[in-house]
Amino acid sequence: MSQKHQLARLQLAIMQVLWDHGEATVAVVRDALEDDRSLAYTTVATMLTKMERNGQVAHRTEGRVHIYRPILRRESVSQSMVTDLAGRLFRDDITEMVSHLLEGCDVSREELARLKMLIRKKEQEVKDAE
Amino acid sequence: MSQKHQLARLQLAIMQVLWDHGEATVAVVRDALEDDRSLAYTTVATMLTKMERNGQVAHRTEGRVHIYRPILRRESVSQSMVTDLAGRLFRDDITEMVSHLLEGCDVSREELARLKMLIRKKEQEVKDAE
DNA sequence: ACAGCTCTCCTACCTAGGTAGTAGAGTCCC
DNA sequence: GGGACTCTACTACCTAGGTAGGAGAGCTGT
Repeated sequence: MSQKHQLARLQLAIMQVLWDHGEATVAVVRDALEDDRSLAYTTVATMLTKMERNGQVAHRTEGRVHIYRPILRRESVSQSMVTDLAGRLFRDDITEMVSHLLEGCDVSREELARLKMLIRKKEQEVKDAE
Repeated sequence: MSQKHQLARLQLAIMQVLWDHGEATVAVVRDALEDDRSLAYTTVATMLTKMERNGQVAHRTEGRVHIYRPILRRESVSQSMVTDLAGRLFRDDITEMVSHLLEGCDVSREELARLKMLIRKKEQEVKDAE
């Protein structure tokens, strides 16, 4: 099982930047975060240091600059955060979860079409598996 | 919009008990929690006090016992926690989210059937709305 | 009446996340 | 060479969640 990759808000936001960029300096991360939040340079730096201690990111040094890269994979984090929430909130009742998801955001026809496709694929997989 | 009902782990666990029971004393909550976690009586009591301060629960006093009830509605908490995560993790790409969900837990044929039904219903709603 | 149990109240404490200032080293440009 | 910048390192601080102990009030059974 996965189940240990729970990231806090800022941590996740930072990881998203790193995943998108592959690797990034503090400045780049800070800039990428710069929409809603406006954090001090040192705030981002501190957080990255803490995240390195947590084994979530790592860095190499180029000149006197630290270049950070993600250690956790996007897939496994997404995976474990989603299933964790599903478990805690809906006791793993997936339909419930999806239902709330569809209710919350307003979905387009295309979105629904893609979802249908996804489910069909999954059905095929289940059928094949036995 | 909802978007302010983010509950921490223990808080959510406690809310689940209250939602299930309608209302409950500290002892009842503690017992209901008693599967994995084994918390001290006072731990649960303290948490409930804090949650009352947060406006998540309220209590009435019967004799010398506090009987707590949920203030937040299950629906809105589910709603906002799911959509919040969807936003932060998948930038509101619902298909992505569902995909990870299906990947993480293993789903049954029935589950998939229910999901299909759900989506069909949603499609109808979208169609009707215009 | 008193031991024992159950409750609330108050207090304390630890941890992680989040936020940021200050110091000091290195770089760059004129 | 000196001011302006940019970076890391170190330190500090606040908050919320989580965890629990001790005090003291109120029942309860013998």
